[in-house]
Amino acid sequence: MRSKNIPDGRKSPGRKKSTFIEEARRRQIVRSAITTIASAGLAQASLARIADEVGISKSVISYHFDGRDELIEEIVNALLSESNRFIRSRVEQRTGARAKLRGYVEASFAFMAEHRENFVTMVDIWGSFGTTEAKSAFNATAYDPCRRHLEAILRQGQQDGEFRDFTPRTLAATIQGAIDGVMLQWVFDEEAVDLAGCAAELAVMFDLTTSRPGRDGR
Amino acid sequence: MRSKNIPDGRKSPGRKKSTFIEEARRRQIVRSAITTIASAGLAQASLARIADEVGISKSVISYHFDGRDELIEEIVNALLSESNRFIRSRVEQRTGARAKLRGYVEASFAFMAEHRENFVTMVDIWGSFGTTEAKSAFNATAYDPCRRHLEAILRQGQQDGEFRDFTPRTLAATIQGAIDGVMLQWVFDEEAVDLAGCAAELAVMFDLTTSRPGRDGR
Amino acid sequence: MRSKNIPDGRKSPGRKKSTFIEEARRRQIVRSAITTIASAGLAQASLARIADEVGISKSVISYHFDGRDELIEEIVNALLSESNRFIRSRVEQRTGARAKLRGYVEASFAFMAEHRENFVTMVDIWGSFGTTEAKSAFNATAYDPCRRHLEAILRQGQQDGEFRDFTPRTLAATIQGAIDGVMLQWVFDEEAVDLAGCAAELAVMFDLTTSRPGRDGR
Amino acid sequence: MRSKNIPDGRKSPGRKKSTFIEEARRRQIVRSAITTIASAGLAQASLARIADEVGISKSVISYHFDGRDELIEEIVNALLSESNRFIRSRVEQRTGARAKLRGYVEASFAFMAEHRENFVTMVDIWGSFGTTEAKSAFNATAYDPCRRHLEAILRQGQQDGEFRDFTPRTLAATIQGAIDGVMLQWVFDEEAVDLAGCAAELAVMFDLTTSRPGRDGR
DNA sequence: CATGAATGAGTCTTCATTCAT
DNA sequence: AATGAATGAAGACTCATTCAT
Repeated sequence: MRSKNIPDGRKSPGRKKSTFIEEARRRQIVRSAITTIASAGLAQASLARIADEVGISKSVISYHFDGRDELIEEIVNALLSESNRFIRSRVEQRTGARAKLRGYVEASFAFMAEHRENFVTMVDIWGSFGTTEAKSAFNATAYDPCRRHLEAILRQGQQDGEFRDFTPRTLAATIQGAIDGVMLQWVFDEEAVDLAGCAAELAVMFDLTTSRPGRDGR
Repeated sequence: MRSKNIPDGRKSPGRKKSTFIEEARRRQIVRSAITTIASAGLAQASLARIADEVGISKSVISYHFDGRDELIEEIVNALLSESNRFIRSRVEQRTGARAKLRGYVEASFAFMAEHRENFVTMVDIWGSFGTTEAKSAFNATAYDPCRRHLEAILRQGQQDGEFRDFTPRTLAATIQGAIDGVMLQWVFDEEAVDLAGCAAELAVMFDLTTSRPGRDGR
Repeated sequence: MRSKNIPDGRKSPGRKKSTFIEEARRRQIVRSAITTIASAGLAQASLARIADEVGISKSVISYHFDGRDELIEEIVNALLSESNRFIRSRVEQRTGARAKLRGYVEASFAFMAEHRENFVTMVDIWGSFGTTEAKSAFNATAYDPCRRHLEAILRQGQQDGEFRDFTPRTLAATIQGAIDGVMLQWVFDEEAVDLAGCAAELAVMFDLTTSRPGRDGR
Repeated sequence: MRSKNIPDGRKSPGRKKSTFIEEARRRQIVRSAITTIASAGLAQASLARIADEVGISKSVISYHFDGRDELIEEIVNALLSESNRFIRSRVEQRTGARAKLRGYVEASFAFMAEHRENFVTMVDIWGSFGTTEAKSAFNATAYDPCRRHLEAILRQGQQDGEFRDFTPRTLAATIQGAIDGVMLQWVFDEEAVDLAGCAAELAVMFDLTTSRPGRDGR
């Protein structure tokens, strides 16, 4: 009857067999849910509504995901990994810390422009982590990898003598913050923010702020 | 949750009698709700829970507010105006665009540090604007005033010859974005972000990027 | 979102204010639920069905009870206390252990005959305690008081020299078991069991088995 | 849960082909289900959970049984026949009504002690018969055979002059009730009931109550 | 002004069952 | 003979809101 026992320790890692069709469905649902959340808001994105958009029955979602929470977790993963993969691949193509940094910024904005939906959804999910624990867990999963990546670039720039002296960790947070902050405004109103213009301003800013003083050559 | 988000202009022009006690109750509820949302998350902040924290009955909220949505609207207003008022007063004390810009940044971070709860709540509410209309309405209310303020400072700096040439509107968005982006990370995890350090980095960045090239004098 | 947190330690003891009307409603719901369970079975007694029988909305039950489980708990309490109160009052009217024991048996069967519904419901709820812990908790609440009562009577009989030597605790369990076992069959099929006849047989049995051997005087 | 409890006589007369492997699977499932129900409770024993324990897919159960109800019916049959077969075989080894009666009691308790799981499950299923019809059908299947058996023993004892005068049918119900009632308490809490002690008390009781008055020889 | 009580819409979830493979 | 996938019905529960007092 009631009783939410059921010990059952199995979690996300290899939650079952992971058939091909299983994974396909999961991806389909995740993708569709992102669209639903982007257009209606997380709060309105009930399982019923999401299922409706996919054109399946509500219970199919429950069948493939352990619950609404796992679905959202999966959405976050998809969103982050998609974006990270893109950025990393772009950065790797550049040589030298300065070029890599510029690549990072450019890739970030390029990806944004092409995947608005992703970010609208992301911002909505951002707020939904109620407890302090959930928030900091999300921070560890979502933000830290980005900051680490940036930090590495910055550190390399210092070692190569390209960059001035600063705390890599702090500047990384600052740079990532600047990118996200612009993105945020753009999520709220696409028209009100000149995305490309902001990107350009940021590129300049980061270039200037990493340059060694005195030496004019950036 | 609900959110039929009726933009609905009714607000300041006295929605009713606006007795003194009436206003006091409203403020009390708003303040308490901010705390509740900050600690439990918007989704968990049901009227029941908020009422509980205030120590009143659920219906009191319904009595004083037109509904949950209006309460949240009021919270947003309170949050924004409190912050804006503080920042504006600090900026006004400075003379010269460069000093004002620096004042803006410093005030922003000073206010953050003293009112963490406000920002945790703000970030949570951010995501809750489901429709595009609600989002852009929020943008117009929340972001535009800040950007306009910054824009004015930047424009003044250009007129005074202190700042280089740039599009004030775009740089304003960029600066505000950078501030908010850092704030966001700090909301997710207080420990993981060196707020003061980031603030300092931003101050440098904005200083450099507004400076006229060639002339080293900032 | 989800998150079944809500610390909230308040339990049954004085779960709120316990207004008069509150208590009345609770009793009304409990009574009605007993009828529903008796006629349809616990598994079929959904909140909807129970609410229907009371003629109220489903949510009224949720309003007055912390959940279906608490309702059932309350039903069990009501069932047990009603029966215990009746039996105790009857037993107290008798003098001497032998008379009291007979009184206990007679009262048990008298109450059964007049409250069939109660016992049909009870038997249904009996099985619903899934875990071993739940079962033994129920045992401690439901059975132990009865056994203790019987035990006291038996012990008194031994002290007074009326009863032979035996282990009071064990005989108490045996006697209570015999009563319940007959009740059980009667619950399954009213027609198939001669309740009064069984009661009489049990009375004789208990009388004989408590008598001191040799001495024919019972 | 479900339980449209269709009395439906289809059963032994080969519901299908009744291959050997077919029957083996059925027995395997029944046995496993008993364990599951005993440990988790009938309500928690969903087909999924039972299938899990067997290590097969849910649909296998649906394939071999006409539905959950038939599975449970089969469990009841298995439980009853196992117990009855054991008791009958023990009783048959004794000669004389008095010895047979004692054998019946002893066998009942011996079987209990060795098959606790069976009885835990049985008690759980007991309550699940919602309607009056289902209850009385169960009574006819489960209890009547036992009572008839006891009744025959008692009647023989009277014919042989071993037993006093009483209504065999009624005393049979009483005796069976006493056994089951003790069992019930023991199901609720193994520790709280001295099974052997109760068995001994019952043996004495039945012996005394069947004895012819006046003549002390039992 | 305030509140306890009630409500109905809506949410997630569970489950037995069916079906194509 | 078995199964993974899908489904729809039903369940408990939550919540903002209304209303009489």
